[in-house]
Amino acid sequence: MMKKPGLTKINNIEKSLQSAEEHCQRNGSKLTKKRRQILSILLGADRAISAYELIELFNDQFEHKPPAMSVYRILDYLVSFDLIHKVNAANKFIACTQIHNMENHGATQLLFCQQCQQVQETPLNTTVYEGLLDEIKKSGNQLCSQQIEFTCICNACLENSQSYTKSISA
Amino acid sequence: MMKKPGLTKINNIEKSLQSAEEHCQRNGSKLTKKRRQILSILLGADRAISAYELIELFNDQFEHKPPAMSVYRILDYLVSFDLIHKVNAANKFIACTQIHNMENHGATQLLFCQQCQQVQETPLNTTVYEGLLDEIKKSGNQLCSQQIEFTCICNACLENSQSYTKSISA
DNA sequence: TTGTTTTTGTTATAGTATCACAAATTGAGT
DNA sequence: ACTCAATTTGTGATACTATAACAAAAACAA
Repeated sequence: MMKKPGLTKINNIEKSLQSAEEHCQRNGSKLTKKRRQILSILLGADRAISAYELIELFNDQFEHKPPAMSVYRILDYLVSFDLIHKVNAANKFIACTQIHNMENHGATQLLFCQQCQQVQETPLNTTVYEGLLDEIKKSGNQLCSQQIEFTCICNACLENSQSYTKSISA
Repeated sequence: MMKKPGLTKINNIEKSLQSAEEHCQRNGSKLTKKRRQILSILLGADRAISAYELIELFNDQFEHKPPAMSVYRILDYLVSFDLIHKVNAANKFIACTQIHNMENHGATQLLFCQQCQQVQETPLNTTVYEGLLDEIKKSGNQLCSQQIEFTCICNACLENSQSYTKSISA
């Protein structure tokens, strides 16, 4: 029999936080309470979240509004440890999906749906990635980020907009 | 004998504006005076420029400060016609380098140096691009933008920072 | 305990972007 | 040229994103 989805999710978040904690320790740093709280909100979100949305969600969950400055600092911290990613196309943030496996966290692609704001993070195909790296090197540059961002529209939104288009053209 | 570089540059900008104008016409639109002025500033810049920097540069060149709203509208317009690109990692804008050849303007890579803000726009290797498209499609998404942005550090900056590192570690 | 480092808070402010509505300009048809 | 409609630009207010500078608190080691 299946567990309740809600509880499963909470358990998964707990596990992720555990992994994150270990990742920080391995790198001579630590996941403080605040950092952990921020990360847990992002882990629970099903789409990209802005810093100020995060403040509101923090207030909902922990009954206290952290100052923007602190939130941005913590976001910077989490980004620098690759525990979260910034979606530049939207100035929003998502939790890393590879959080259980940070040691061999290779390059990933962030497929950002500009309509529903959902982000799909999947490992980047090795061949493609090497081809990219090669091209970038040839152009006299060195890649800094392990996350390549793509502005997309997801199939779900695509279908919705198509049916919408149909309905208005009818 | 070489022409003065400055004049050559101005001539190139004029040609680019001409091409842009034709591109707009072909697409049933037009490059108004304001749009042309904004585009010419971006064509003359050697790095990515923010909307508000653009206002200042506009004032320098045309002795009048356009309102932010107008600038953003015009930037949106130029982006939608692919005449300029937005560098999401920096919230800045650059003129398209393929402006003379918009009809077969394929996918390009924007190599953004996070240190000096310069952006190198080069055509994306076809094989790599198709590989990418394939992966994106497999993940159930459709790519929206023809510009793939990479946060990099250019060789020039890399050397500078290395010599700097050497000097402080000495 | 004391001093040091790291983290978080506070206040103010800088920088990026858009809304809603008004005015001006352009262009087609008469 | 005149009128209407569509497009473009202007205006003022305001929302959203992000950081600077300095203070307080917490963590930690000597």
